[in-house]
Amino acid sequence: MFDAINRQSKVPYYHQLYGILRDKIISGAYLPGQALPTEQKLIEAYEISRTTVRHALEQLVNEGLVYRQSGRGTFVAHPAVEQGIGKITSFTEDMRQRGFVPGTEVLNAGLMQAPADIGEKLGVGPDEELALIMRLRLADGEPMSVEESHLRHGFCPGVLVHDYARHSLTRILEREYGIALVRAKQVIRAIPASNSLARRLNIREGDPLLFIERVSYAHSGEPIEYLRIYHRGDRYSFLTELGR
Amino acid sequence: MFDAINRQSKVPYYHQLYGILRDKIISGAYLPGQALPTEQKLIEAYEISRTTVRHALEQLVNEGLVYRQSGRGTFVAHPAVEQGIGKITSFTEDMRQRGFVPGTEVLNAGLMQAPADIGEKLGVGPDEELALIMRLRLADGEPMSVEESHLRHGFCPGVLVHDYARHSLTRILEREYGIALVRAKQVIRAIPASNSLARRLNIREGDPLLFIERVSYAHSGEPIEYLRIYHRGDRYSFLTELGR
DNA sequence: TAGTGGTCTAGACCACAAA
DNA sequence: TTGTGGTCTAGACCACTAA
Repeated sequence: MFDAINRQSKVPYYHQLYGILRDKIISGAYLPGQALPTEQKLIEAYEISRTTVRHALEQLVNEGLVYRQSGRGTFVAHPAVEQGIGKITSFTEDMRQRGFVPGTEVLNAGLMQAPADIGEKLGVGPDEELALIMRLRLADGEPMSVEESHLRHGFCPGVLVHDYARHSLTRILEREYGIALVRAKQVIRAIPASNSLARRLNIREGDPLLFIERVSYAHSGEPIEYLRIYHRGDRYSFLTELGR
Repeated sequence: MFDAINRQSKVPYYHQLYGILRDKIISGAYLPGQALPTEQKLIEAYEISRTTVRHALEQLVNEGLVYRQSGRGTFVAHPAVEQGIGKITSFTEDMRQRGFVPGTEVLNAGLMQAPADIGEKLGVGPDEELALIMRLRLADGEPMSVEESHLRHGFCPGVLVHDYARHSLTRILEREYGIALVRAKQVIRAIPASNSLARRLNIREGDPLLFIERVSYAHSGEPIEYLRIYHRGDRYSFLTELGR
């Protein structure tokens, strides 16, 4: 049986149990609406304490895989919400998941002083130096979106030397500068394509664009990147989850 | 001092401590980047156990208000992400938060058999009966969006008798049927306005719309509502957060 | 080395749901 | 009445950080 806690592993017991239960739910061993074993049963079956069992179950609740009812039990949630929605995803990953072959062209790259409006969104003064990277994103060779990334250069001096047609900006920030963008806030709008965007995206002026403004934050909550994405409305859609 | 745990209250200790710390962070008593008291200090100050302290801190971490570093301490996150984004909000609340006076006209209401496409999104058979409610939403008296709500009638028989120009659908589902829509998944697109939508929204045909398709789920994960919202692109924007 | 958060245990009392 | 999950305690050992 792999179905036991590995006491030698460095993986915490609660996380092991979480994985075991999650796999059983995903594989269909526990069906939606069905009750999971009670805490007491799990304690006995896996020979771990109640606290540890509850820690594992709590993670499952947070992910929406199960729900608990006081006095009744723990039940498998109906497969409502897919995994991985609402997570920060790179364009490349995103396109692959949608079954497209991703491509990138760098349109522009350089340093600039933060304009007032962007400075405000990043919560920085107008004197701060920003690195601007403009990219055209392709899916199956056809234009999908234009991205304008504004990075606080003080956090990643020299970012511009890399080749962003080939390498992921997110990965470079992590590997070269130890900056993980773990949270982001974004505003989504529908706007008409300007003449210049229409030409770049191979659509007509006035066609609908899905326009996303995103501010991304490091672990500490410090804003690092201000991103503008102009997606072709006829090709792109955005998935989200809501809660509570 | 209100700054202590009320042992008489029915509110759990960990939730009381959570509230105390959250208020101090929001009020600025603890500043971004600053360390919170250590677990040991909190244990002594509030005379509660470490488990309870950790439970409170965990909630703060989940909300992104603080972050913890093993061996270093617990720190106030920079005020990156506002509260309340990504929560399910009624149109009325949403508009009030944006400073508009909300209004509603019912365009249509009736029962129907689920068409194949909607049945698929709700994960139900084509025979299932749906209640359709079409509403025009106004902000400051000017059209903002058209909403088409499809409810599984078996879960809320007789929903259509209520006056949805005056009352919130969400509230009626909760109060009359005990159904809370706690999760939702949505797809957001930018599309051109059709002739009929353009007339209803008082815009021109082809103008960009922010089109949202939302499936909402009850606590158990069962899908209850399929919603289509056509927002005027020039008036509406959608906020989201991303994580990890 | 001292202090921090991360994990884990054993045990207790409670409110709630179902039979 | 019995069993469930929700809360709380006291104590332990560990890995990591910083001085």
